[in-house]
Amino acid sequence: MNEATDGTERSLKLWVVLSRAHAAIERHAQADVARHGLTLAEFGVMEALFHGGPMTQGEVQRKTLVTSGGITYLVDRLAAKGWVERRRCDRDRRATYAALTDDGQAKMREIFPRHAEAVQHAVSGLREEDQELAIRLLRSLGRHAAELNPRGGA
Amino acid sequence: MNEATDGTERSLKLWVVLSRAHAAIERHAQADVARHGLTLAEFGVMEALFHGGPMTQGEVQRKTLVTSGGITYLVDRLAAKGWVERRRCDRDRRATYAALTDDGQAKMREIFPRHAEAVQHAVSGLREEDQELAIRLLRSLGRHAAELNPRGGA
DNA sequence: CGGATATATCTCAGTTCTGTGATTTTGGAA
DNA sequence: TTCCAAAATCACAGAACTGAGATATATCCG
Repeated sequence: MNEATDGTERSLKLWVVLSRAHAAIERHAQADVARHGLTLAEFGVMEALFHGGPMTQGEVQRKTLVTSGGITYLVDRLAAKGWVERRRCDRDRRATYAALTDDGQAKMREIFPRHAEAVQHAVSGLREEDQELAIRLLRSLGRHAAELNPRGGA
Repeated sequence: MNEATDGTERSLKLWVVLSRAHAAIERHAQADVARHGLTLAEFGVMEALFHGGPMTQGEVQRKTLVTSGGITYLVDRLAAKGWVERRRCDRDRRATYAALTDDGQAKMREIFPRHAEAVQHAVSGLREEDQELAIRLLRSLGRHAAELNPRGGA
């Protein structure tokens, strides 16, 4: 077993444990938002607008990593539920703002704290310091992979 | 900003960077298997059979974290491509084995090394020691989250 | 101005699964 | 044996997007 093989195996192992950790935590997050009739992608849009205020759909797309067709679909669905609305953008008439309605704001104020608790519970397998460490490592890992990726940015 | 809030924010941050790192690396892995006309889920089934030998579809399901309906779909597709076949299971006649065909074996021997390289490249943002560290942290994180999860195991 | 190119969104067919429920078989209890 | 819960798979409907192309603006360059 030479060094290159070891490096390959370590890389594959890292990819596997990353996938499994992601899947396990995603199930918790998903189960939480499902109680309110939301998918994780829908919640992601709501959360972006909740914390970032009204923004163009393109900006929502960059924050949520969904395709343009997906944003149209998600905003349509959330608009049908009365939680998000489109507003025209006078500055650039190609663009459309998405914004939370009053109902959407109220809904997020209601469900966000519980969602945060669910996530906190899901990641409680690591102590505080290890969480900080994991954040630094994952940030590095993600940034580097995104830069290597033509679609990912940079 | 009290301690509980800090803990919540750290948890959410961890979930965000985990999601982004996962998505960024997944794109690399996906781009690689797509060159051979495979989805990541299909590749996951092939890989399980490549490294684990013939096994029941239920065992494949446990390894790949796909639903039972998904396994049927994936094995159907791979069988249509001639890379996987179903075999009857005499020990338990409710079950069906899935196994790589000779073509499937050859295909995996051809594409697996390159796939491993692609993953290695994607995770090269971390040095060896940090990869080892990340593996330990993510294993802990994933295991704990899976145990908390009614669907996840334990 | 006119044309070329880039950007923001939408449309829509198609892909990839998920989730529920039916079917078949097993193994144990009555 | 006969019944019954549990287990493995399959069938089917449909959810949740993706990706390519269409449309409407915007911007830049002669």
